[in-house]
Amino acid sequence: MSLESERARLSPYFQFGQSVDCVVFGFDGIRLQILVIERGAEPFFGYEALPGDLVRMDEDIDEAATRILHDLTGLDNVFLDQLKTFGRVDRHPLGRVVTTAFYSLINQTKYNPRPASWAVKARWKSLSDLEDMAFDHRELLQTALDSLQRQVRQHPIGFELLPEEFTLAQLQTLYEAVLNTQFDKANFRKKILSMEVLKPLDKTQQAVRHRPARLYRFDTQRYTSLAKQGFLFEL
Amino acid sequence: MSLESERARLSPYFQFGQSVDCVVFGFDGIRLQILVIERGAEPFFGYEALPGDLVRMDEDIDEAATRILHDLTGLDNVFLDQLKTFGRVDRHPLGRVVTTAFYSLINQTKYNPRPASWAVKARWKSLSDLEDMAFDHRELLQTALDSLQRQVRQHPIGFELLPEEFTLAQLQTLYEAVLNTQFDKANFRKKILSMEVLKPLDKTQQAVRHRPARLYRFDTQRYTSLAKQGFLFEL
DNA sequence: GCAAAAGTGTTTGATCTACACCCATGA
DNA sequence: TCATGGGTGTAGATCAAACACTTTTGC
Repeated sequence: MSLESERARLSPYFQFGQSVDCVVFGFDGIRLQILVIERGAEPFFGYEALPGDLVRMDEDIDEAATRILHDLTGLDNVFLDQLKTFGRVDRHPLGRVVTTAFYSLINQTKYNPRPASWAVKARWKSLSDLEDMAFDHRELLQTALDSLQRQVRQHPIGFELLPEEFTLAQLQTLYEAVLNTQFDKANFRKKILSMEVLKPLDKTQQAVRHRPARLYRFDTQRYTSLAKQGFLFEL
Repeated sequence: MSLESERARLSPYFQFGQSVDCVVFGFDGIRLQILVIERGAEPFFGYEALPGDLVRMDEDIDEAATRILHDLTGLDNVFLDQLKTFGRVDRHPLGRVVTTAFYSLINQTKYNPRPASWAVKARWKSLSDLEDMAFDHRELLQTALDSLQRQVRQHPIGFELLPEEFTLAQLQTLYEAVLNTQFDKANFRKKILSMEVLKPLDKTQQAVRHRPARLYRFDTQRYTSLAKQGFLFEL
């Protein structure tokens, strides 16, 4: 069978739409948050939704994710990871749309949501404040959360959520929020410091009414070189 | 904007094909293997490929994976997990086809590959014996392998690759093959037995010219109830 | 000095590693 | 009785949890 006859035979299968949705996590210092938009078009007009869009015919899926995240946040070079693809037949009222979910962690202090191309403002929401969401976005979100909880314990991705300079207490609070647990302060510091991937700075917190904490910075170079030697970040 | 006008506006985006490819791992007692087919149609006629097919317009993606795996192997109720979606623009010569890769572990002793609908026999291949593969299937395979190595250490999925009744040495050999390492025999048994998810049988190996080993069976019920209490399978 | 959070040290028990050794079977 | 792999015990090192304690700052 020739290429051309195959193309003809298979053409009825080529009617899928492909979209990308981004679950963007942030951290306000206390609680884990995600970025949502309010939809300005049908279907689900007015509902809260994950930022996402249809992939163009001439665009890689990963590129589309980067483009959409950039359109929305203005940020480049953020950690962006593919999560899972959702393909229920009836998940989109407009036709057969398969969506691939991505997730990303960004530093909230660096980013103020700004009006995006669809003229609806993106905003941060704590997980507990979310109402109904468009499409199956609730499900995507839950999957992202599960994935984040798994990932954050094995990879040094939590740092993406913090300012570049942070205290160990902030780091601990972050981990406690993401994993929904409590850690012993002494043991947490010992563990994280023993990995030697934090660079202690000669700076401390300012304007706190107690002993100011030392600031640290994640040492990307050091981590990369350790990782090459087989070092595994854990917990 | 109405639903109808939105549908019209977006119709040029609905020309994707969606396919599913399955990476099916097996274990011959010594080496890890995967199931491949020889393609009987263009493009890539005659090449080795992962078993896969286009998803029908009225079919969920997960269902499609199950259907395809069933068509090929005759097996139902196998562990089948979504891996990742590959959407490079030029990955398929026939048009824009996005593929979602799944992986599965099956017990080779229970399954003989049989002729499938495309009249080309599926067969087992050791990883090292693979030549060029169709499409980007090499890349899918590598991703599956990485995922298997991660998964097998945290979930009791290795058992899917063994006969229902197996010896601890077989289990150890399997883990060594998958993870490409060596374990200390004494420590491996202690660890695995301390989890109490193996049911020791009153049976031993037959017809071996040394002390016969006890047979074990994975205790699914026990594992499920332990998992509910927060038990984590590890290594 | 007091409150509040930063930061450290020690004890105890669990777990991991390495390695030596015994056991059961077929030939 | 020997070869072969099955199966066990233990000493030492390493790691983790719990908790008490000291330090530094603002007020």
